[in-house]
Amino acid sequence: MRKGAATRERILEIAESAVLSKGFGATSIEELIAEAGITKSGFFYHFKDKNELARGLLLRHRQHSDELFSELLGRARELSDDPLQMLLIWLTLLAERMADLPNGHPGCMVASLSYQDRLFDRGVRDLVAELTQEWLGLVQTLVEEALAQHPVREPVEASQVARGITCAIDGGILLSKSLGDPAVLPQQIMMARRYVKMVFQPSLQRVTSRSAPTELAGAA
Amino acid sequence: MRKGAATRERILEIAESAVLSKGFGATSIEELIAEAGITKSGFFYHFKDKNELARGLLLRHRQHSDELFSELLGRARELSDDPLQMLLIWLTLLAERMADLPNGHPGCMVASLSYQDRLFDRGVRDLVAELTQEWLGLVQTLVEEALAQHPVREPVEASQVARGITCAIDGGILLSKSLGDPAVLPQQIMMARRYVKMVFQPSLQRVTSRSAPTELAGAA
DNA sequence: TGTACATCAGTGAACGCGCGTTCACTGATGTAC
DNA sequence: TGTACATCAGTGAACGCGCGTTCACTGATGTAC
Repeated sequence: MRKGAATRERILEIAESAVLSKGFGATSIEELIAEAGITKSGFFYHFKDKNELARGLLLRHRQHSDELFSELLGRARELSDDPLQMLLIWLTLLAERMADLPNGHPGCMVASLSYQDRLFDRGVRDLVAELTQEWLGLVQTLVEEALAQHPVREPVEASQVARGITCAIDGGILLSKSLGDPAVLPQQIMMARRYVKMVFQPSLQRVTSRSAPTELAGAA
Repeated sequence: MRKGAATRERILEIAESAVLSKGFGATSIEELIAEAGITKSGFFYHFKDKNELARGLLLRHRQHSDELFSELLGRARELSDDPLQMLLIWLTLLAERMADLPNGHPGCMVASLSYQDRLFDRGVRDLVAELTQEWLGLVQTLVEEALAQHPVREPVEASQVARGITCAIDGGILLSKSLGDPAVLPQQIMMARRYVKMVFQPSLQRVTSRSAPTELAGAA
């Protein structure tokens, strides 16, 4: 890595945590360079203006979330080759990873910038929509593969399920933040997992007779 | 209403839409008074500093969301006296209301300020947590009453279900914003409704024989 | 291996503007007697 | 009903500071021949 790239990365890292805790508009270039130990012109060498910083933050977010998605999916693939199990394991691994964050989840850059979109030019707003679509696409693929091989209790669209999972994650981050309780996010991811499980549980377990279901009772 | 109260309310209304689209830090007192048609000192007559504005925005949000909650719950109560049906109807009415907003949902003040909490003093941060708890409490009560009268397919905690519904709403607002598609929010509320329905659907419908379920097939 | 040039990764100083906040003041309305 | 006083709902001017951005410059490293 060139020296400049390292500095740029350091600026982005500092900016990320500042933006997620104060908002983009309240994050000044001045404070970033103070923490990074460079001058203001040094900042403008890397980003031609503040909009460019937002773009950088989003691209960095894309890279990191893609990496996390793939890493966890890789692990899930090792543990099962059934697509439904993969999806369920992926959700569990994600919940565990979120539970392991020392100070709780710092926040989602796309969510933060979504709530401040009047600050940005067209390019950044389009990028926000694009990253959201990309993420939904990744999750949707998992859901579609599960749907292709398993019956469902009533018809669902993969895109809706993918959005539901995403809402659970982003909503969970938000609730964790507003309650000041990092445990909420992993709990909500596990709730989404229960939802997915239910969607794929055709209602045939319980029979009206009282004989069979002893072994099922514990499986709840 | 005293004259001052009307001005104060106007400031809050202008501030609300500015904060939800640009963030609190990027919303200047200068722009608020320009739109409200008063001087800067006029603003400081109503709010001793910017933190006080945040507090005002949160209290206004509490009032409005309480009113919406109660209004829809009142309607739901007219339509059914079964607590589970009330919850389901309430969710449907909420989805319809959200679908009727002309420009989509403008955003949730608690969510917005949660993502900028380093900007505020202790009082505002505590208020954010308090409002969140209050909202969760309202929803949780509905869920508890349904749980008290209906069997569930597997044990759930009312607080978790309430959080799940809340995540669907706040996550739906977020997704609507980032995708620029107002339809996502009502869809996600209806997804939450399906989830609730499933939770309360003990798995006894389908029988192994092929005779009965003709009328159930259409009910999906 | 030496030299010329180009690019990289910044520095330092200056800019004008708008920011949140304070202060002393003021006209209109309300209240007590 | 008149008068004195208090409160309400602001105005106007000034403050110092920090903001994002520009510009001309510079030392270190890389590349061509």
